[in-house]
Amino acid sequence: MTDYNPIKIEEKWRKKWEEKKAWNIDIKKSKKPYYNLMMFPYPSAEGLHIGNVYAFTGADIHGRYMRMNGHDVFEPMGFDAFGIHSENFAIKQGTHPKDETGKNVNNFREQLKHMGALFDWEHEVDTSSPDYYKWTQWLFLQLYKQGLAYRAKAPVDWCPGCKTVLANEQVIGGKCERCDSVVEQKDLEQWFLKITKYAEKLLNNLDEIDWSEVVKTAQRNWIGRSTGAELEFRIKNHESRVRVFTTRPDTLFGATYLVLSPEHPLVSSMIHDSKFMIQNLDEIKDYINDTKKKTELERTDLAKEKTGVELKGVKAINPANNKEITVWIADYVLSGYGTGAIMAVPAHDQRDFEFAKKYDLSIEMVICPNYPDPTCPVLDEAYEGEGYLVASGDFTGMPNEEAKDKIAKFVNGEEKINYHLRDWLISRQRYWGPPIPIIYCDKCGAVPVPEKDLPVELPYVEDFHPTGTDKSPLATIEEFVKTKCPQCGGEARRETDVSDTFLDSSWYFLRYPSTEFHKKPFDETITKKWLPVDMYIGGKEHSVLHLMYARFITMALRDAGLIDFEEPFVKFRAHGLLIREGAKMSKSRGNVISPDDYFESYGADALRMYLMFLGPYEQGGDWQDSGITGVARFLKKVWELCQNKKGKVKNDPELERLTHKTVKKVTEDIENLRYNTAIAALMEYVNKLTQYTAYDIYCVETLLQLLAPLAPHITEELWQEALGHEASIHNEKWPEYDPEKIKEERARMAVQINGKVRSQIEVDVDAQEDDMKELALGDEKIKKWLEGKTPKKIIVVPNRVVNIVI
RNA sequence: GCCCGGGUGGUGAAACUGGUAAACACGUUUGACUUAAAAUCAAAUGCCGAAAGGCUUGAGAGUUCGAGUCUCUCCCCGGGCACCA
Repeated sequence: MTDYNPIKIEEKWRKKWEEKKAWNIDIKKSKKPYYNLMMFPYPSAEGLHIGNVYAFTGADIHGRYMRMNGHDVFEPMGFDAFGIHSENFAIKQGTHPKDETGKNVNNFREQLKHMGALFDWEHEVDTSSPDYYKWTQWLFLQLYKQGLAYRAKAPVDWCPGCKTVLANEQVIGGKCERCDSVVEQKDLEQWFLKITKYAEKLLNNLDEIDWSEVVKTAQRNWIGRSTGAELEFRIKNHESRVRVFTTRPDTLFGATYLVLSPEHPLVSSMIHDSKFMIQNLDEIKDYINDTKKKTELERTDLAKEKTGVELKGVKAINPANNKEITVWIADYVLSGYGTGAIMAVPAHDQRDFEFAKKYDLSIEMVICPNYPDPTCPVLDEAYEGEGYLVASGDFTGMPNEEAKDKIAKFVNGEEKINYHLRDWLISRQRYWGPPIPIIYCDKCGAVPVPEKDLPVELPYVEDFHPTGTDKSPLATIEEFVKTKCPQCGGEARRETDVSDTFLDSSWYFLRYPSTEFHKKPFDETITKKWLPVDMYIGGKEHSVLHLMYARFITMALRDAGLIDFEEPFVKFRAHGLLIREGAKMSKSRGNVISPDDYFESYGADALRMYLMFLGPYEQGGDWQDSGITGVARFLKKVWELCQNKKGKVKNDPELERLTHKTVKKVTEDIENLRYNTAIAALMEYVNKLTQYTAYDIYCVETLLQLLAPLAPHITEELWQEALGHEASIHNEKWPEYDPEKIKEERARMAVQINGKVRSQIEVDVDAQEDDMKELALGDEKIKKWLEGKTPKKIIVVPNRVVNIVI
C-alpha cells in the first residue's frame, strides 16, 4: 500500500491533463454548451491571491459538476491586465507596465494551473494585448455610431492620487476607490458613455434575471429611480422661470422659498443682469467661490450645518397660491440632480426645516395627520408622514397621496422620473489603457478612427508617469499625437486619453469563445451558440461597476444589431469574502495566505476542499490556520479506503440507504453552492464506510464520483490506479439516487411532555398514529413523569414527535 | 436615515414545509501504540450540577401543543446607498 502523496500525484495529473488538453472542448461542434464564467483577475506582481483561489474553486466545482452532468463546459480564464492598478504597481516598482504585465501574466498562469481547474488555456484573453484592445476600441466606435459615446464639458471627479478623472461609480463616499484620495471637482471636457439611456431597462430587467439578491439591490440603489414632478416658478417682474423637481407636489402650498444650487445657470445670469437688482452681489459671489473650493466630500458631509445666501431683491411666485417667496442659493442643493433647484417645504422636509430654522424662514404646515381636527402638532422637526391637506386652497381635506397628482396638474407640472445613475465617464489621463480612437481635425471636428486603422496602438513610452495635468502622458509624444484627418486628410491630432479599465472588462466574455478570430471581435455563430453566459460567479464588490457596465454594453450591442440578447449573464452568484481568523486579509496587516505554500504542502485538493469547507460559499469563510488538517485527514482516509479492496458484500440495507442519501444530499448541496455541507456529508459517509469490514465496490466508486468536482486529482488517481478504470473519472456520469432506497424502516421519535423532551421511542415508519401514541404512553420514563395524570391533549407528528400535554 | 446580509458551544459552522438545537470539522482532555515525539486509533467534550435535574440559538414580548425558524419592538456586527429634494 502506497502512502497518499498529494504533491506527487497532483503533478502527475496536471501534466497528463495538460498534454491531453483534457478540458478543451470543441467550441464549434459542441452539442450541449455550458458557459461557466468567473471574474478574470488583474495579474498583480504579488501573484495569485488566496481570495482568487477561493472564488475560482467554487466556480470550478460548479463547472465540473455540470460537466459530469453531460454538458460541454467552457471555462475560460484570462487577465484584466490593462488599467490603473497594473500601472500604479509598475510605478511603485520602478518598472514599465508592459514588461511588468508580461511577467506577471506568466506567473499567474503557472499558479492557476496548480488549482486543478477546468481552465481552457487556448482561449486565454489579455486585455492589454493589441489583439484584444483593438476590439475595445472597435466597441467604442460602435457606441459612438449609436450616439452612445459623446464628449462633453462637465463637472467631473478628479483623483489627485491617481492623477486622472474617475467615473461616478469609482468614487466611494467622496474618495477614490483605488487609492482613497479625496476627489476634487474639475470642469473638463471628457468622453462619456450614455448608460443613462438604459436606466429603465437596467432597473426593470433586474426583476427577471437569476442573480444574487445582494447585487440586484445594490444596482437598484445605484440606479436610484425616483418619480415626481417638475414644477415651474415665475420670477417676479422678470421673464425668467425656475423649474424644480419634487417628489412631493402635494406640499406645494407649503413651499415658502426656493433654493438654487450655486452652479445653477440662472444664478450667473442674475449676477450679470442688472435687471434683477440684486442687493447683496458681493455676498453671493463670495458664497459661490467658497463652494467651488470645497470638495464633494466636504459639501455632502451630512454632519455639517447647512449654509446659504438669500438673493436679496429677487422674489419668486408660488404657482399654487401666488404668494411671493424668497429665493436662496445653498450648496446642499446639488447641480447635478433634478433641475439643480428645489422648492423648499420646511414643514415637510427635514433638510428644509433645518435651513428654515437657521435663517428664520416661515414654516407652514400643509399636511396634517389629525384632520379634520384643525389643531396641527407644533413641529420640532419636519413632518414627513401621511396626512390630509390643510391651508391648501381647494385641496384642503384631501389625503396627501391623492393630492400629489392633482396639485401637479393644477399648476401644469410635468410628471418626471429622475435617476441617480450618471453617464459613464471613460476618459483617463493615464498611459496604460487603450487610446480612445478619435482624431481631432480643425476642419472636421472630432472624427472617429476608421475601423480598418485599428488598433490605435499604444506606443511604448519610457516615461509613462501620469502628468497631473488634464492631459495623459501620451500628449507629449509628438509622433503619436500628430496624424492626418481620416476625412479631409489634413493635419490633425489624436485623442490622447485612454479609456477606463472597466470598458476592457465590459465585454471580455464575448471574446473568450472567439479568440481564434482575428478579423472580428466575436463570431456570430459561435456567439449564438455560447452566449449569454450560463453561470457567472464573482465578488459583489463589482455590483455597480463591472456588473452594471457589462449589462449596459450588452444592451447597446443588442440595439446595434450585433448580438441578439440583452442580458449577458443568465445566472450570477456572488461568493462571500474570505477572511482569516476574524480579520480581513491585507498586505498591511501581513496576514495574507499564500496559495503556493499550500499547493506545495497539503496540495491543491486539500486547499480546494478546505476553502469550501469553511462556510457557505455565498456567505464567505473564516480561514483558521489549524483547520486544514481536517480535510487532509479526510483525504487520507479516502485514499486508504481505496487501497484495501474489501470483500464484495451486497445489499447491506443500512449502507445502501446511506449511499443513496449521500448522493441526494451532495447533489442538492453542490447544485445550490452549499459546498460546506456537501463536504460534511461526504465525511459522514467515509466515517461510516471505514467501520465496515466489507462493502460493495459501488460504494467507493460513488464516493469518488461525488468527490471528483471538489478534489479532482486524488479522485482521478484512485479511480484509475487503485480501482483500475481506464478512462478519466471526470468523464463519468454524475451518480443518481433511487428515492425508494432512501426510505427508512424504523424511526426514532421524541416523546415530549408539555414540549419538553422526556424520552425516545422507536417505531416502524408506517405505523399508525394511535400505535405511536400508545407506545409513547407506555414508555417507562413517560409513565413516571405522568404519575397517573390524564393527558389533556396528545399531538403526534409521525416519525418525529409525540407531545403529551398535561 | 433607507436597503441588503448576519448574530447559534472554546473556534469555523449544521438544522427540511415550525417538530429531539449544536451535524461535520478544528481545538481541548484522557487513554492505547512509542524509549520519546509526530502520525494513527479509542473515549469524552454546549453551560450549571456529584446526581436527579435545570438552563441554552443577540435582548424583550407575542402566536403555537411545540419557535434558531413565524409576527412585533429593540440592540450589535458586516456591506451597499445617501443633503438625490
